[in-house]
Amino acid sequence: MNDGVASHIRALFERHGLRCTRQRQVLYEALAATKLHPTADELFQMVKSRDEGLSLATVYNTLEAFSEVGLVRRLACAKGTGPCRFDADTSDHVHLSMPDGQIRDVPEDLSQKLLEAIPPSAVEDLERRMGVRVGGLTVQVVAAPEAKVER
Amino acid sequence: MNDGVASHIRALFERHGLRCTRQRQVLYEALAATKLHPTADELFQMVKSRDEGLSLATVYNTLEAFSEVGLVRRLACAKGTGPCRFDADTSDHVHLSMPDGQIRDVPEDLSQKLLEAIPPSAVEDLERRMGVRVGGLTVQVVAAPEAKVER
DNA sequence: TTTCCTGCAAAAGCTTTGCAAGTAC
DNA sequence: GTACTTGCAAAGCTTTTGCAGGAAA
Repeated sequence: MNDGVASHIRALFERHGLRCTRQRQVLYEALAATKLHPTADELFQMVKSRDEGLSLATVYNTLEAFSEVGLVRRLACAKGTGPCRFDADTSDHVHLSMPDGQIRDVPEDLSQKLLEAIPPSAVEDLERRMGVRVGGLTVQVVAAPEAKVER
Repeated sequence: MNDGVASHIRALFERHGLRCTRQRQVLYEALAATKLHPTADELFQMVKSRDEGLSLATVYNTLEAFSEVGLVRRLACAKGTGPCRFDADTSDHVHLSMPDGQIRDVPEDLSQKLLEAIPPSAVEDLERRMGVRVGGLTVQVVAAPEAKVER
């Protein structure tokens, strides 16, 4: 029983070597549909009305499985402490971290402007000199905690 | 009793409105002396031989106090989960996150090359359009988890 | 002397894990 | 049928907190 399903999700999972379970579908759909970069628990709250009996542990396990195959991205919150957040948009884009721990997407054009500015030569230098392969580059803008009055 | 102390630390604390206690001195010195970006617990292990009776809770409280006044920086590890790390170097510089959770500094010249590439106009745009004041911009390079063989 | 800091222990918050039952393939 | 997933509960790890005693200013 798993047939009335948006078949692109099934295909997506298959392509990543993931079995297609009801819980995974619901969770992936919910995560892909929101721009809120929810925490595991927030996502759990969002879907538990739609899937009685779903367990928070499954949410964690599922998000871990998704992250492992690159289907979603784990976002560290800038504060360093607190729960981590998840994003089904795995394309390169810049995040804005709010003082309260929320994360927002920076608009596409600005995001691109920031990412394109990174000189590839510097990244190559870095790989050579530090003896690593660069898997990704994260640019995170941190909003100032002060009230947003003009100073 | 707090007089045989490197007076620059005392002055540093005073300038930031922090009382100068033995524990804070020891912790700040240890953090400033290492390039390892330790977690709270690692720092605790590093100093507890030098300060019997020091409590891990105090390490946390102290690092929190330091962070609040900008004396140290909290680093989120790129994995999203796991303990956070601390850095007494608050100047703008780029970090390299290793797959095992460690964090290394990117050499000064490369770091600068990356940071200088960020167009200030994009940041200003972002402030205007998202209605926030940008408190900081974090560039984090994530090393690929694969073995560092040449491909 | 007033206020803040420390240590301890306990609690809280986030995430992972063991296991038996269930499901996908 | 086999291997993987789920739900539950329990454990694990990281961080915070309450409080009484102690130290800094």
